[in-house]
Formats: sequence, structure tokens, C-alpha cells
Amino acid sequence: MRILIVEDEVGISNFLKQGLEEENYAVDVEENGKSGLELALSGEYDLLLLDWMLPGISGIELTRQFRVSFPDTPIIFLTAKDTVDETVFGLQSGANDYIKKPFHFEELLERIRVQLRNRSKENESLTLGPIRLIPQSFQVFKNSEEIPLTQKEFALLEFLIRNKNKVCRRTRIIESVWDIHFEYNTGVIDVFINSLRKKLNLQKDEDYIQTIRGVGYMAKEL
Amino acid sequence: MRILIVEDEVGISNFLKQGLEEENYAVDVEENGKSGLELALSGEYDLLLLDWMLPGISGIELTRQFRVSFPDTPIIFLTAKDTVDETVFGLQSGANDYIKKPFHFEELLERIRVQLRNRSKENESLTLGPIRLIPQSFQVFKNSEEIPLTQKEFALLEFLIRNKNKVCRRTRIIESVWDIHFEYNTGVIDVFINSLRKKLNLQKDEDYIQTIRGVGYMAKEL
DNA sequence: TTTATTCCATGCGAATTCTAATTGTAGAAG
DNA sequence: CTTCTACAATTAGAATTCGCATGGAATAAA
Repeated sequence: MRILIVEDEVGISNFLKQGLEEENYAVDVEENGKSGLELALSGEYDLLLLDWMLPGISGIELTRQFRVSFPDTPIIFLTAKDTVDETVFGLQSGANDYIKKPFHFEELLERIRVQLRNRSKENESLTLGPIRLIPQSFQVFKNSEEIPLTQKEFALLEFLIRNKNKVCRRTRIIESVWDIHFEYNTGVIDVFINSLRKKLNLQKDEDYIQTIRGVGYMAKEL
Repeated sequence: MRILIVEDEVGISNFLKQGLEEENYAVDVEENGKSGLELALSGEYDLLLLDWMLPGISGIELTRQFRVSFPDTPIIFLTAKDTVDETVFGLQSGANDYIKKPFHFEELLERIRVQLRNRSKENESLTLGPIRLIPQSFQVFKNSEEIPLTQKEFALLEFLIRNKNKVCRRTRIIESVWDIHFEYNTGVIDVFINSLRKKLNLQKDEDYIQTIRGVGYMAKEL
């Protein structure tokens, strides 16, 4: 998980960076509000830690502009201010949480975890009958037995399942899985379909990967 | 973090639910002991808040039955009783902490944090077969024999074990262990994997660090 | 400086991907 | 129903890619 810290007090940011890195987050630090916003807009980050007061532009303004492009990335404010009004103002501007300085590092960690847990649709899995494909961990199961697949086999199966119950033309498959965008007449697809069916050990009554003659293939829920 | 409150006094449970949700916990409330147990056994929750006296079955009995399936989920009792005997009895039945009514919400929050923190630390018994990795002391053991590792070796192994049984893409590894966020094609990972396998002296039948060709590596429990 | 760690460059070997030739089959045409 | 044709399935092996191991260079630490 990647976290961007925008904080002008080097002491704090170093402390945070070090601590968060020990927790396996990848951390970048930016001191200036303006360049912080630019970095944030790169879309590289899963969470922002913003100081309330920043040189350049304020954390609130940064949040407001950032939210236009990234409505879902969690933002946590680090703030010395504790008046209700300003806190409300901050949260209204699009932040998800705030923490008052000085704070315990553990408490910050917890808030970060909460935000990231809510946001990450963690184990998104694609299914096709007894077959379960997990894109993130690059694993395929059939009846909870793991099936080792090669890269291309995996990519092909993923494409088919994502287009479940839709016929996939050979040209579409070649485009998406092989990234070939011109007319290309080849037998690769057949070969990989073949090895997929083999590895998945599909029986006669398990016609999950169907051939559409003259067109392509279809992953079909039975 | 998901919390289940089992409490028959609606006033208290509403108060708790609202407060905890403001702290970004996901909260469910159940009034009845029996149905509370059923809900708890769904395994959806990271922590239980139980009233001592409940309609249906008592908090103690709930705890006892719940512990069979979930020995690690923290349980905090809310109790009006304050005799030492009964408290001891409650803790022996498998609760982790208790708090006497009436209580300050902040205090409850603190106890919840402590429990969740302890859990997440304890559950980080980072093991992989005979390999045990202790993040705090920066040590790695194999069969209680210490294996000296360098920083990067340690970081890499830690990352792999934290993602045990999941394939780690090279890009993720580079991101998390080396903190490099752009496309970077290099052989470093291979080199360190190599030295890890060497230092850990993995035999043929100890395929704990598996290569997923074209994708990355996976720490796998055999 | 010396020493240890991290990283780079290389060739080899092995797994994957692809080509191509053969065999099998569905469906149309007769 | 039989034959024919076009397409799909299967297989072997060629081509390619990728990971492994190694030695040593660059960098950081002592």
C-alpha cells in the first residue's frame, strides 16, 4: 500500500515515513502543498496523510482539488487544530478522518488500517461454476483445489470469465490477451484453450469453456 | 474493523453503536444472547462486546461456545457486576477484558484499541513451515536455529511471508520492498531470492519459496 | 580503509509460448 | 444418409522468454 505524506515539518515526516515503512507501507514524502498535490494526482497512492497547514496551498485546498479526480482515495489529516468548526470544515472538504497532534503512532496506524480496509475490495474473485479465479493473488481453484496456470493461460481464463456468458471473438481475445491489434491468423488461442481445458480437467458434463464455431469461445455458467 | 455488540439495553447499545461508528468501526447490534452467538459464529467480527446478563444465554455461556470456533477474537465484557469472583470467572471463560458500567466511552475505546492492537501483533506470528520470522527483533529462525540475514533479505522474506500462499508479482515486490514505483526491470529480486534460499538451506522437499514463472514468487505453506 | 551489503551483467538451462502439421469433427450440400 | 469442407483439437517440437547461479562492481556501513 502506498501512502503519500504531505508535511512540512521534517521531523514529523521522517518519523512517520520510518514508522510506516516498518509496517510495510511504501511511503513518499512531500513538503510543499502545491507539489504534493501534483504528486497525489499521479494516482500512485492508496492514502494521503496531509498536514493541515502547508506551504504552497493548504491541506483543505489540496483535498478539494484532489477529490475532483480521486473521490475514493482516503485522506487523513494531521492537525494541531482541535476546534469543532475547523474539524467539520476539514471533513466536509473531503477528508475521511483526522488525528490531532501530538498523537500516538499506533493510533495513526489503526486509522490508516481502517481506511484502507474499507476501501480495498480485497479478494475480488471471479467464478465460473466450480472454478474460482483470484486476479490479485494470481491463483485459480477448482473446487478449492489449486490449479497452477502459466501467465498466458491465466490471462486467457481471466478474460473469458470476465466476459462470462458472452461470446468472445478470436480477434477480441487476441487483442486483449495477446495485445495484438492487427489482423492475425494463428492457432495459439486453440492451443491455450486446449491446455486450459486439460489443466482444469473439464469432464463431459462440465462444458464451461464452449467453442463457438467460426466465431470464438465462451465461458458459460451451466 | 467489525464489532458485534450483544446488549439488551437499547439505550446503551445505541450509544455505543453511534460512538464506535464515528471511530470508523463497523458495528452490528444484537439484543438476544442466542441469536448473538449465531451472528458471532459467522466469523464476520474482529471483536465482541458482550453484556454480562443477556436474555437467551448468558455472556459467559456465549463466550464459552464462541471460543470453540474462534480462540483468538477478542471479547470485552460490559458488566455491572464488580465482585472479584465473578470477574475472574468471566475472564476464565475466555473473555479478554471487562469494563464496569457505568464507564467513560473513551476508556472503552482505549480497551478496544488495545485488544485489537494486541491481536494484530500476536497474529503476526510470521511463520512459514519451520521458518519463524520476528519483525520486532529482526530475527529469523529455522528449526530454532538462527539464520542471520541482511536487511534486504529480511525485508523480502518478511514481505513474502506476510503474503503467504499468495503469489507476489515482481512489481509488488519491487514496490513494497524496494519502494520503487515505476516500471523497473532488474534482476535484484532473483538475486535475493537466491541468497534467501541458500541461507535458509531449503532442500528439495522444502519448496517454501516457489517461483511463479512470468509473475513473481510465492511463500507457500506445504 | 576495510568490510559487508546491494546491485549489475552474463551465460546457461529450463519452462513457456508459439508454429505448424496432423487428426478429428460439426454442419452444410448433395 | 453420405460426402465434403471448413474449422477446431491435438500433438510435437522449434523459438523464445525468463529465471538461476555466479562473479564481480558499486555503494553503504563500520
